[in-house]
Order: sequence, then structure tokens, then C-alpha cells
Amino acid sequence: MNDQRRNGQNEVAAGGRPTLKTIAFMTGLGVTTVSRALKDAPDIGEETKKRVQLVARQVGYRPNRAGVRLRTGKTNVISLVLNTDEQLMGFISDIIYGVSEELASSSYHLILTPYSSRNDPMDPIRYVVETHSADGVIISQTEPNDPRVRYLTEHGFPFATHGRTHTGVEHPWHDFDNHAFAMQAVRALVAKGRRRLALLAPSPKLTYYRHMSDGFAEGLEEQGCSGVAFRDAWVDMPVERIKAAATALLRRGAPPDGLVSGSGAGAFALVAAIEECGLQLGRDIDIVTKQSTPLVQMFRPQILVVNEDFRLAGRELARAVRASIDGAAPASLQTLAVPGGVEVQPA
Amino acid sequence: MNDQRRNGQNEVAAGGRPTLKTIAFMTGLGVTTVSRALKDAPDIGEETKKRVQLVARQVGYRPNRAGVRLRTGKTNVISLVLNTDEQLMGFISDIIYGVSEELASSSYHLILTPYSSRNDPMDPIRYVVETHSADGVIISQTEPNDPRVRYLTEHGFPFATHGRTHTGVEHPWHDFDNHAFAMQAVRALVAKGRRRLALLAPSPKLTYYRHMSDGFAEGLEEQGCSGVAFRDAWVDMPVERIKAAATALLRRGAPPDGLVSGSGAGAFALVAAIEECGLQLGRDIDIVTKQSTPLVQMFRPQILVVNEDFRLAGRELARAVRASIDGAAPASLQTLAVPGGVEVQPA
DNA sequence: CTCAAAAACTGTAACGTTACAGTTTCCATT
DNA sequence: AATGGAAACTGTAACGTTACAGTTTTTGAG
Repeated sequence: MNDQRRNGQNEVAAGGRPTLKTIAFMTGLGVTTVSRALKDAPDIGEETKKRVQLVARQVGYRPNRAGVRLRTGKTNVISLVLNTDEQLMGFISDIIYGVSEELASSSYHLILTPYSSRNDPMDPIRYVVETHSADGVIISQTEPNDPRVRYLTEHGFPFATHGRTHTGVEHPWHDFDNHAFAMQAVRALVAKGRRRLALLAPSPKLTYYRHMSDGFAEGLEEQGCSGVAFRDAWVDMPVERIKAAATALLRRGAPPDGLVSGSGAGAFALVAAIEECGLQLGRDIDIVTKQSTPLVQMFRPQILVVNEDFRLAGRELARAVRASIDGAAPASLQTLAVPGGVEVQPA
Repeated sequence: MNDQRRNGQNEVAAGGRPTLKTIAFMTGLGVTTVSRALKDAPDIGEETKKRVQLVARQVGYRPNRAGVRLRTGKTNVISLVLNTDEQLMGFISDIIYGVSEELASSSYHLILTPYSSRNDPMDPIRYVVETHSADGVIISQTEPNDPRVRYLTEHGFPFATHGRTHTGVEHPWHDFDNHAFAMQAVRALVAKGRRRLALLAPSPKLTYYRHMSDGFAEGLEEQGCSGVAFRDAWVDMPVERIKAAATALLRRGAPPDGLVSGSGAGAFALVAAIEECGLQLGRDIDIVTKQSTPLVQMFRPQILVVNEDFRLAGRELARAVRASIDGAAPASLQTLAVPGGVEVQPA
């Protein structure tokens, strides 16, 4: 329309935000120089860098993500893939918060990629990889032979998993030491004089089912006491079903006198079942549970709890994907949170 | 290097995903035509549209978001602004899931923009607006005179709030009818024969504090019974503090015989306090609480509960921002969830 | 004083998309 | 046979950034 656009030197693109061009115009430099000065690249004079950076700060310059992304292919986004069917109490929000915390100081944005169990868990993964909508991905609910891990590895796409796998491929992960947790739980119950123990384990299809079950079995053996099979309930079932199953278990002949719960929500169900059976916590029976919120403990102080810090998990996972994106070796990005809360690098 | 790039007709950009150019080459059409054909624009022949769309599907074409965003300024992102200090049990994840559900069928991605109470709640809002990192924003924890609402309105930036404001500006919101909830709660307690009621309300700085308090007061008046002041605890305090405050309240002279809790977590604290005082739920005292998970109820069936559906809230909020982005009038984007669960348009 | 090379800076092109302003083709009028 | 215009299609430029291949200036060695 007008020849305004002929000069191409618009100070700040009509009402818009400042761009490299704006700063180039203000400093009298070329766009390329400004770009390089801002990222502290070589070939630019010290004084020029200072000057450009000052002006950039003054005008509140922020790189246009779309521009960077289009040119470099880097999205500056990390995707957290979530199963939205999950009814499990808010521990997911703690993971999210942990991831956020870790990403806050970086240039990464966190995007949520949800899926429902009604669909293929591979769908969201394929979507992210195919559309390259993120630079890296965090997945949870890992299974021993997780196809998502294979797919991501094959495609060389950076990721980190919450939980280990037995895929044989070395990949970044963070996990809670459920083996150690279960052993400690058994020891604690035995110390309280309990001899017949049952475990409310995670779903058998998840990797950490094995870890926890094995730890439990090992604990029983170590302490020389017996286990009571409790195979018809898992921690990620609706609490009502867990309660029903636990009630049945407690009313059977030779019921357990000690329970280990693999989740905080599970503990609620167990307590409810115990009390429905007329038993008294701490007198007739004891519970050791993982917990992420202080709710149960406040309510029934007799419960023995082991904290699982999901915020920490979120931070570790974010750190791991980030490092993975930056090219770090997978084997160096594996962390195990031990029940005491100390963070160690596994052998 | 080579003159490969001279022809500019690369079928599928070396190992990359198909672009408009790819389809243009395959169909023998121009890039513009392909672009328009895919979005069903006028000026393109019916048969051509069909053909282009078929090819696009065949090669699995997905528009490059960075390209679209750079050209049009549309991000196809909605940002959910969250306070990550919040310890409130997982209801946040339900909101997130609700938002995800609603966005799943759209082209929008959900990005999380966290902030800590240690910083200015305006920071994340300003960030999103200034960098235009999303097309719209969802905010929660609304205050009567919320500066975020003013700022967003002034900048003409689409948003929706979880909770109303008294800013005087008409804006999209979704809210739970806490006034109705409190009135119903009072009625239910009176029906159980309770006459001295206390309310565990939200933090006084949030808008819904007024709604709930007013509803409570109105209920007391309607039922002609008296209220017991309970002003030293709010639902978003740590449960331990709520429990301590409730214990003190119950041990005072003339304690309440009916409690209304503004949150599910609060109910846990109240139950714990009641039992610590040697009182029995359902005999000596009753509780009505909002709840989002069935945990409390399963545990203490005597508790009277009113469900608050946060997934629904998430869906409504997503729907509202989306409509707001599309230019709908704010006044038409206000929904109130009534305790019964029926969704109505307020007068 | 020349020349080579280092230092500092720059222009062009390209990433994938769409708005805009054409251009071509064909058909119905006159 | 000429003309107008609708229908269908196209090329160019631009969004903001960065890789690359220069270009200019300065410095120092001979």
C-alpha cells in the first residue's frame, strides 16, 4: 500500500516486539552480528557484544521461538507424556511440578502430551517424534519390554523414563528403589513382631512390580518369615476394589498381620479394610506404605511410612532428558532414589 | 556444495518430513494451491482438493508448526498457569486432564507455565503475553480484584479463569457454585440435627472465600441456627495446621457439632481432629465436605460429600479460552457448575 | 612499504508457511 | 469475433532466525 515497507528499517515492527532487526538498526550493526553477539559467539568484538547485549536488555528483546525453531529445528520444548485415565492421587502433579522446577531456569517449555488407555500408548510417542513437537520426551508407567523405549531409541530421539526397563538398551531413567523399599518394609514389620506379611504390589505389567516383589521376597527370606499371597489387587486399581480385596484377605483363614502398600492411596484402602474387619492398627496388624503426601500419616500415626519424593523424580527426569538432548551418554543418566532419600548413581 | 539444491524439487527433504513442497511436487501443483487445497479454501477446484488431500494423507503430511507460527503469529498453544507451591492434593491433575481432554480433538497443545509464590504472580502472565508463547491462557486461584485479569483484558489477550472476580470487567470464567454448596451443606447438617456449625473456608484473599462464606451465612440464617467462628484455618494450609486449629476449636467451650469443609484434604484434617478429641463422627458431630476423590468417603462413610468435578472444570476452561481466541463475547463464556453436577448458564 | 593473515563485521539464502497480487484458461455475452 | 469475467491456479515476498561464504579493516612481519 504505502512505501513505508520499502525502507525495511522499522524501529519496532508496528506494535510488535523487538527483533534482531530492531537491535541491528539501533546499534547500526548487521542482523548477523547482533545474532552472534547475543549468543556470545566468536568473531565478535568484546565491546560490541557488551553494547548489543545492553541494547537488547533495554528493549526487552526475546528471541522469537518460531524463528529459531524454523531455522534450527530446535523446539526448546520437552514433552511429558501422561496417561489421563490415571486416577492415582495427585502424585502426577508433583512430578509435573518437579519437571517445571528444573526447566524453569532453562529455555525449555513443558508441554503435556496426554493419552488414554483406550488408545495405543505408542500414539503420543509417534506423534511427538513424527511432528518433532519436542526435543525430548519423558514417559512413565514403564514396562519391562516397553515398545516406546525401543521406538525412541531406534529413532535416536532423546527421552527419559520414570522407571527402568528390561529392553536391553541403555537409556536414561530415574527410578525409586522399590526393591530396597520392600526389604525395608519387611524388616520394619518384623521388628514390630509381625510374621505373616502380605504385599499390595503394583500392576504386574509394570517394571517395578518385579522390583518390589523381589525385594519383598528377599526380605521375607532374610527375616525368615512367611508371605501371604495377595495377588488379586494392585495399587493402581480403584481404592474401593483394593479395600474389598483386602477385606477378603483379612477374613480368610490365616490372615496376614503385616501389610506392605506400594502406594499412598493403597494404604487408605488397607486402613479402611482393617478397620472394617474390626482390627486395630498397631495392635492387631501393621502397615508400611510409600507415601507422597502426609495425609495418611496424619490420620493414622501408627502407619509406618517411607517417603517417595515425586518432585525429585520430576527434577531428575527433566535433568536427564536435557542432558540426553545435549548428547550425554545414556548410561550416565540413570539415577535411583533410595528410600532414605539419598540420591545415588547405581553401579 | 553440489548443485543438487539447484533444482529445489527434493521429493522429501533429505530424511525429513514431507512439506507443502513435497506435495506440490507430487501433484504437479504450486505450493500455494496445495496450501489452500488442504484448508479447503475457495478458488480451488473440487477435484484438485480431493487429490491434494489424498496425497497429503498418503505421505502423512503434518503442517510444520514453526512455519505456521512464524507466518501467521498463531501458536496453537494454550498455557495453563500454575502455582507450583500448591500442596493441595492432586485436584490440579484433574484440571490438567480435563483441559487435555478438551484440547485433544483440536490442534492446540497444552503448555504449563509454572510460578512460585515467592515471585510475582504477574510474571508468568507477562511472560506469555510479551513473548506471545500461547494464544490463550488459563489461570486459577482468582482473587476478587485480580491484577492478572486486568492486565490480560487490557492487552486483549484471550484467557479464562477458574473462579470469578469482582474486577468489573466481563471475562470468561468457570466456577463451582460454592455459595450453593455452603447452603446445601448447612441444610444437610441441620437435617442431621446439628445446630452449631463451623466452616473451614478457603483463604480470604481468593474470590470464592466470599461465595462460600456468604452461602454459609445465608444457610445459617435460613435454618435459624448459629455459626461458630473458625477463622484461624483455611483449606489451603498444610493439613497439620488445619488439624491443630480444628482440635483447638473442638476443645473450646461451646464447640460446633457440625463442620463444613471447603476441600477434600481439609476433611481429612477435620476427621483426624475429631477422632483425636475422642469424638465420634456421625454420633457426636458431622462433616459435609467437597471432594474430588472418593478417598475420604471410602474411609469414613459417615462423611457427607458433595462432588466437585475438576475434570469438568478443565474441560469448560479449555472450551472457554478456545472460544475466546475465536472471538466469542466474554459474557457468553461464563459457566457455573452447580453442586448437583448440572451445568448451567448463569443469568 | 608490501603483503599475509587475523579480527570484526556483513549479505544472502534458507527453514515452511500464507497473504497478496497476479496470470492463465475457458466460457458466456454481446 | 471481440470482450468481460469467473474459475482455477501460481509466484513472490515476508514472518525471525542462523549457517555460510564472503568482505573490509587492522595488525604485524618481512
